[in-house]
Amino acid sequence: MAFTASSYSFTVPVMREAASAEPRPYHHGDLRRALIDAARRLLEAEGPSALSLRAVAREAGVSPAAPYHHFKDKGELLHAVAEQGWDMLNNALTEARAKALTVRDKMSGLGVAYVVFARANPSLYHVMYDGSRDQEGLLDHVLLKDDSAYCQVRDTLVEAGADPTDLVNLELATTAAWSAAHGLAEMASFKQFDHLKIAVGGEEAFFRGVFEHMRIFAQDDPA
Amino acid sequence: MAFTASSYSFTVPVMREAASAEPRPYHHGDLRRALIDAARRLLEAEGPSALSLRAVAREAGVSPAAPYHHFKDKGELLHAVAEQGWDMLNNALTEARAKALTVRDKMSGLGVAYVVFARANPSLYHVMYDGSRDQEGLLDHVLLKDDSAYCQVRDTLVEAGADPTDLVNLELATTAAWSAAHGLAEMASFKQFDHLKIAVGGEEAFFRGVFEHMRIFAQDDPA
DNA sequence: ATTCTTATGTGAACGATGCTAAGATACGAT
DNA sequence: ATCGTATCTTAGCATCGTTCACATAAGAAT
Repeated sequence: MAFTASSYSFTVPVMREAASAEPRPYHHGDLRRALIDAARRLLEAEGPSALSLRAVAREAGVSPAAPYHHFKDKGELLHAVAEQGWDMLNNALTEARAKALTVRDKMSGLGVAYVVFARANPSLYHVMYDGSRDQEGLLDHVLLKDDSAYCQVRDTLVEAGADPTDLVNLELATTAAWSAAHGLAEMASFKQFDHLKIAVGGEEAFFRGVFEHMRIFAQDDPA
Repeated sequence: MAFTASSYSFTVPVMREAASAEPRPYHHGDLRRALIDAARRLLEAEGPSALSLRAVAREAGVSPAAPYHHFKDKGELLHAVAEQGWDMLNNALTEARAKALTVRDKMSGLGVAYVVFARANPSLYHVMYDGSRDQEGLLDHVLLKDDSAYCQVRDTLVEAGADPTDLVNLELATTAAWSAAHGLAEMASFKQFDHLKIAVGGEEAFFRGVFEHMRIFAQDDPA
């Protein structure tokens, strides 16, 4: 059963660990949350390869076996981290949709926001799509939520003129947009694109330029 | 300096390992090749997570330290495996291009071939894009070869009507197509798409349906 | 042919990892 | 105040990547 990611502690004694000298009480108070935070910190600082369960426990100032009282697995910890990542991504996409000026901007704005998020949080993004985990459950959850990345892309497509009654085509188009964004997000860091980025005037312009070659992202004609 | 991947042994005593009972001579003859083969075998049988250097050595019937006389690293072994994967992919794309009937088919045929390859060799594909390695060198090599995936996509775009003099747009379009194919390749295994695949009549139809929503893949009007 | 050099194998070992089991500690309900 | 239970620790296992010292064979030089 385990906790849901939204069962955040309400009013627990907040204690930022990160190697504080003050002696921690035997019982932590909110180790689960502290472990996720420590993992995020490590991920940002050292990258995904440094994200060992023992290192996370160390960072949280706790013994190597302690995490197992809060997560069945290392995978379950990563799962929780990934869930936070998806929440952040969903928020970023929501913001981007709100900011779109013209109808034509909506889709490409969404796409750019997606890739920008991935580039800003590369390690987190990596964990979100990490295939070594189960993923089934996570993606189910991610796809079903109302503000999920998938749903936002789909809804934006409709706003941009796609036929909402043609469900099959709508899902195909959503998948197309998602695929393109994910693919670009994974390849955007290749240094082979550096000269292109410069040629078009920056990274975001590069993303936009790529998306312009796809009908879904430059939807003048709803089809 | 190490060997280049193309320095394949010419006429070395061929011995397929795979746990043959016959006593191997102290010196193997072509361990490098045997290790890569063993890795491929393990990858196919057990998946990427089972691909430990020790397991590969075990599969090749050799001590855990032996590989280090042929590869600096575990990463260098994976690199060699990935290189084979890229060669296979490039060949698959070459075939697909040859098989295209109409000009319109060329790009979507290439895209479908790409994703079909990834789906047919999921573990290998995973190693090819594995971000835990250096990648820089590999991708450089992959992008520069004449029949590389990237070049084939670019050339096919030109065949399909893209303007070969507008280099920036050509590279952007190539990146777009590659992103879309890679993105779809990574997500094609999500079981959330199962119903869609059925609805459109199979997996390849699903891929084609997705690509149809991108201008580059359905290039009637060269732009 | 014998010797020397070098390439290629083995075995043992180190530190790190994921994970489990058994015991210590403290919280909370009774 | 006591007891059950949740939480944390210590110790330990198997595996992993990697290195080191040493063994063995293949080839070149004598």
